[in-house]
Amino acid sequence: MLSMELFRNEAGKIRADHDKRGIPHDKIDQVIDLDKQWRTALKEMEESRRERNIAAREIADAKKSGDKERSDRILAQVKDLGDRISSLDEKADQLLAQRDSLRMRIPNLLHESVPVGEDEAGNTQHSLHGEKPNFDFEPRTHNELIEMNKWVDLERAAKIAGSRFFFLKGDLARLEMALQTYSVDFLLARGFTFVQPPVMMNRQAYEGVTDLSDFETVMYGITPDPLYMIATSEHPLTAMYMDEVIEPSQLPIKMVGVSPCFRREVGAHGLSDRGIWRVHQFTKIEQIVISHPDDSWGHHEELLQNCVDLWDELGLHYEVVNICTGDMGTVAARKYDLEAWLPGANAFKEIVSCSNCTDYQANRLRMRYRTSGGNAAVHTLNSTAVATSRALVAIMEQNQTEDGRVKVPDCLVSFMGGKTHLEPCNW
RNA sequence: GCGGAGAUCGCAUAGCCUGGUAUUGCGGUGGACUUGAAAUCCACUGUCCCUCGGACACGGGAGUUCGAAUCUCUCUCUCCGCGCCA
Repeated sequence: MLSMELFRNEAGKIRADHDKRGIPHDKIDQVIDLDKQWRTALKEMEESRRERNIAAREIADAKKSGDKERSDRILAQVKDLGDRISSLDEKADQLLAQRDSLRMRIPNLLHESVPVGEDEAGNTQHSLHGEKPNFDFEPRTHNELIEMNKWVDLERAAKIAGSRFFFLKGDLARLEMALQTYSVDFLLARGFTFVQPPVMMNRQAYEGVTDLSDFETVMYGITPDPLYMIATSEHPLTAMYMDEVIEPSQLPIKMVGVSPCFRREVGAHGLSDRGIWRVHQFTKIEQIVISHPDDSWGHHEELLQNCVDLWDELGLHYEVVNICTGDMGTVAARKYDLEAWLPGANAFKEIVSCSNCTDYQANRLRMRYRTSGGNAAVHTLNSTAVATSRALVAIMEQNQTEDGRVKVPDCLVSFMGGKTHLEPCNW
């Protein structure tokens, strides 16, 4: 959510940003208009309250001095004031709620470097890493590999849970665990603190971190309790400091979170989504930084560098992409994606997303830090380290051998009990 | 799940019974004093509208009242005891 100061004093900035994104200005104008109406209504209501307070004080005085006649007289004068106040109050509340529900739907201001483009075709390459693997045989898709090695059981998962769930078996399951441990250790060495979050959140906290439309398309609601399954540990870890004032000496707060992530994936279908690439539940290791506003762009580069170093060490071929205006979404001001090369698909596909959300989430969550001039919003950043299901796909496809086995990345061998290749599961 | 006690400004704390301007300490910021610092002293230190100023804020919501931190109802959370349990 953008701060109200921006709408009042620098609406031109928001309009220019909307132009870049190619969206109309009508919501901006409505917010500004509703704000004016709200302030007028607020003043009117406060004036009535002031009258009431004065009267209440006079009654207290009169009673203290035993002047019953005077207190009765004032009492009669303000008899109907209560009703007037509550109706004015209700009007002001309504205007404020309207203003902010619109304001919640206005996206964050973009960083000036974000490339302009209509959709993902407008994304630009930031850098290219590793070597494209050269096979002297026809490489298999990850779907073929998991089937021939019996590493994933989709049918039985569908039987007991539904489509897009999976059982992970044998050496591939062990590799998944190795990825978790490796990634957490990697980030611990860079000053992050390991945090395991709750995997359900209440509505109020959740509205602070995400696009409102996600409630319809992404998150699972829990019946009968008013909770939502988290779509990523970004959400609980970012909302962790909701409604708090943080001492500046505590910043930056750097966390590495691991959690299962739950996504409804409404509307997703098609051949490319078979297997474990797009699923309802996966595990993700996430980097979170809660930062002083002056430092957030530096931290954004740091998060990207962590990803690059981590994925370089895995020995995979991938590219870093600058997300363009049309592909950005509501919350981030700037976003990098890592896209891994999938020989089976003959394409780069998204494995990591690295965002600076500036003060957008912090404004909604009322997460502030103390300054000499008052309290100001912090900045929040998040980046995937590893989403294990997708990392497994990339490793399987890039590290496959002609006989259909898969070479374990060197940095993971020690987490696999010294095993250098994944063996098939025998049932 | 049952019974009891609680939630007050960044932290701590008084006020609640008996309704009438939110107390004090710590921490923080600015200033005075100082060669500098410590100590001491003064001011400021929740949010909103903002112009002097005003309104709001005592976990959330509702009610009673001219007036609610204070009384009533309700919800949430925390702590203690009991029960259940990986």
